[in-house]
Amino acid sequence: MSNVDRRILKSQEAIKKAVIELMSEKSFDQITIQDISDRANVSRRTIYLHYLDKFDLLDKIIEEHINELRELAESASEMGFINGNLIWFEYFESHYLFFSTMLVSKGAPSFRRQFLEFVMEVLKGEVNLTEGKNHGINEEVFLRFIAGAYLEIVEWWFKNGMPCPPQIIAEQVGVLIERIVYLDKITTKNCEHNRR
Amino acid sequence: MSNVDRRILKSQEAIKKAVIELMSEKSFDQITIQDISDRANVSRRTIYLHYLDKFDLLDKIIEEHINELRELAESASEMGFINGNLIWFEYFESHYLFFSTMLVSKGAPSFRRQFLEFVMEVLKGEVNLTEGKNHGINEEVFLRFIAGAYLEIVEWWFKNGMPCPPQIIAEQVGVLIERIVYLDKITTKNCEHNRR
DNA sequence: AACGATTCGTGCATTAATGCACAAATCGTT
DNA sequence: AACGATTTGTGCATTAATGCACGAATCGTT
Repeated sequence: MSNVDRRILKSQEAIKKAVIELMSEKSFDQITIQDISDRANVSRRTIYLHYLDKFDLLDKIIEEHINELRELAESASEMGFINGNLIWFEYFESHYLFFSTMLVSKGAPSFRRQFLEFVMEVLKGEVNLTEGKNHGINEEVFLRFIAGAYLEIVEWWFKNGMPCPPQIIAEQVGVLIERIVYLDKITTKNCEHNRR
Repeated sequence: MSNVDRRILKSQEAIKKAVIELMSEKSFDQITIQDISDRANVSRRTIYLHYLDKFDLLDKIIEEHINELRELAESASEMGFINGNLIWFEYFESHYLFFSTMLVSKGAPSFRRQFLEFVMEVLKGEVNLTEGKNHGINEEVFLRFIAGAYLEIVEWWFKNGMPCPPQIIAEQVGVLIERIVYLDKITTKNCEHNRR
C-alpha cells in the first residue's frame, strides 16, 4: 500500500483539495494552474509533475472517488440496499465539498453522466437481472430507471445542504430501491439464490 | 521575506503543529520524535534536518511566538495599554492550543518564567520608568508586579477556556495596568513627554 | 485583425525530503 | 545489575519539489 513516497501523497492531496475548494468558488474553466498551485502551496511545476493539465487533474480526482465508491460497494455487497446505501451516503457526507461542488458546478457537466453510468454499473453487479426471468423489462431501462431516481435524490440532498442525516436518507432510498428490486426477485426463479 | 523554500516552511509548520497537538494529549517528556514525525506526516530524518532534538524544537516554537508578540507590541506601542492588549489577546486566542497547552503542561515548566520575563522586557520599553522621578519604587519590583498580575490573568483566561472574548478581557486588564502606570506618570515630571 | 498581457507547458540545475541502516543511548522490566 | 526493547541521532544514496527562464499558446481589449 503505502510504499508511495509520502511527498507524492502530500502534494497530490494538497493539489486536489485546492481544486475542490476553487471549484466551489468559481467555475472550472476560469481556474488557472497558478490558482491551484497558489492555493495548494505547491510549485506550479509540481502540478505538471503529476498531471498533464487541469482536465487530467479533474479526471483523476473524479476517478479516485468513483474507485473509492466502487470498493465500498464491493465490501458492502452482502449488506442489502439499505445498509449498503448508508455507507455510500456517509462517504458522500464526508466528501461534501467535492460532491456538492461537482453536482452543482457548470465546469464539470460530464460528472453527472459519469456518475450515473457508474451507479448503473454497480447496480448491474447487484441485482443480477440477466439470470432468471427478465419479465419483459429491458436491462438498460431497468438500471437507468433506478440510477436516475437515485441520482436525483443525491443531487437534491446536496443542493439542499444535506437536510437529513445519512441514516435517514439512506434508509428511505434503500427501502424504495428494494421495493423495485424485490418485486423483481419474487417474480423470478432465482429468488432464493439471490437471498442465499 | 519569503525567499525561504516553501518545503522548509511546510515541514516546519507540520512539525510544530504536531508538537503542540501532542503536548495537549500527553506530557512533553513522553513524546518521542517518532510520535512527532508520525503526526506531522514527515520523515523522522526531516526533523533532525531542522532541529537538534525535541527540546531544541520546543525552544524554537516558544521563541517564535515570543518574537511574534514582540513585533506586535512594537507595532502597537503607540496604542496605549488597552488596545495594545487587545492585539495580544487576539493573538492568544488565535493560538489557543499553544498557549493553553504551554501554560498547563508540566512538560514546559520554563515557559511561564520565560514568558513572564518577556512581559517585563516589553513593559520596560513601554513605561520608561528610568527617566524622571522613580518615586522610590525599584524598577525590578515595578515591572515584576505588573507582569505577575498580567500573567496570572492570562493563565486564568486560558485555564477557564477563554470565558470572555479578547475585547472584554483586554480592556479590563488594560484599565488596571493603566491605573498603575498612569499614577506613576502623573507623579513624574515627564508626564507630558510620555504622552507626547 | 492586431496587440499586449496572461497563462501554459517544458528543460534544467539546485535543494529539501525521504527511507534505510546502524551504533549508541535510554527505558522498563526482571 | 542485567537484559531486551525502544528510541535516538547520524551517514548516505535516491527521489521529489522547487524556482527560474523560455517560447508557444491563449485571452481580452481595441
